[in-house]
Amino acid sequence: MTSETPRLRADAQRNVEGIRQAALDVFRAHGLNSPLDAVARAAGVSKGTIYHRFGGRQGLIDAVVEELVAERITGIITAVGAIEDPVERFESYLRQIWLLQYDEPAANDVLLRSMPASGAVNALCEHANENAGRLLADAQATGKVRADLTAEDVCLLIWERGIIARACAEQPRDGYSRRSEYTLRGLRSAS
Amino acid sequence: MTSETPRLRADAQRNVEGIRQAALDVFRAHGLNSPLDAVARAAGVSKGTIYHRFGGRQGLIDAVVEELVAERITGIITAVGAIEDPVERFESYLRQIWLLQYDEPAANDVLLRSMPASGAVNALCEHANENAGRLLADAQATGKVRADLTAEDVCLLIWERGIIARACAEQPRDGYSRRSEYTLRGLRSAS
DNA sequence: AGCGATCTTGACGCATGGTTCAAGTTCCAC
DNA sequence: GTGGAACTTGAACCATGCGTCAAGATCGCT
Repeated sequence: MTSETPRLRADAQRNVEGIRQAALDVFRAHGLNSPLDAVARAAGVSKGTIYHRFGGRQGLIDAVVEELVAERITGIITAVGAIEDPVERFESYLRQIWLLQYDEPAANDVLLRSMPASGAVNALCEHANENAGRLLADAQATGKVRADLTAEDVCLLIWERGIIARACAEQPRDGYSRRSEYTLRGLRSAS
Repeated sequence: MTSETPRLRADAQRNVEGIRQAALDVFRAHGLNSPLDAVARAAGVSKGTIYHRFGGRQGLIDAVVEELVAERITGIITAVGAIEDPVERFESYLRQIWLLQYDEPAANDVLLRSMPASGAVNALCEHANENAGRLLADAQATGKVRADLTAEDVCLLIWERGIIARACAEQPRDGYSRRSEYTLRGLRSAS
């Protein structure tokens, strides 16, 4: 496990970096399914180079997903952790995840697992899901959130909102979150 | 306005009928965006014939949408009209429309207006939407349904569920309706 | 039966986007 | 500086699906 890297030539090194940056930009704007042509153009190289260096979309995603998305998700998890009221914490988490899905197509793609799954992507999802499970349990313990809601339901509700967010491109943001709020209300206990 | 039909040759007549039937089958199974090739193959003719006879997807849809979908939607409207309780009536309407969207891709496509809109399709949608508006108003009059819900919200909730239904192909039906139920709950007044 | 009008065919051109690879270019160690 | 390994290119191939049209097949009137 020592020096495993055969060391890239200087120009190749430069290209790898350029492609990574371009991928960050393009994926950020249009999601992880953007044409690789677009990434190549943005990086000033040709498609073939991406295949050489990253082995295709899959490898390229692996190379940027962390920097692209991880922070956004862990940021939400952290921020929400500071909220005292468990119900508020749970609902705030969903609200923020749902908005993230609207605002960042790439994060959405990750949460939807809509591309050939990679280790990095899966790890992120697992992490988010575990967290959601905990938040749910705490919220349910107060009796204010429906007891029949399962952790799987929560995942699928996130999945559903992601699907909608993806189709929402021309739909206004506040309509989207207005309707998210209705769904959220539906998760409360019938009092 | 007398005899407007220049009368088709017998073989053409036969083909028109065959294509209509094939379109009904294929659209029923895979939605209104099925490749026209598939319809042609099912009808035992070539693509070109569809273009000749119907002018393309648009015309073909116009020719079958009524038989394909109208009855399903008006059926729901009628069935639901017999329910006394306005809240029950409203909720039952949404439930049934949402299930229709899951069960029939073609009906879903119509409700989503996801293809080049035609007169027939639009008329159907308008009709459904007007009905939904009335049901909503009645339900709200009881005070049991959120007063801040608008007719437009209802349309968009139908749109959202349609988008989900479309992506749901491999998702189980009862999970879909389970989550529909959550959304429905969210439309009740906070009591 | 024959002829012209009607009808159908299927190959073509378009566009999108993934994936590959022979040929050409650039780097760098010597 | 130069030779050869490392690197890049871009055109070629794939597949999907729409829409068109010249050429050939069929119908049905006379």
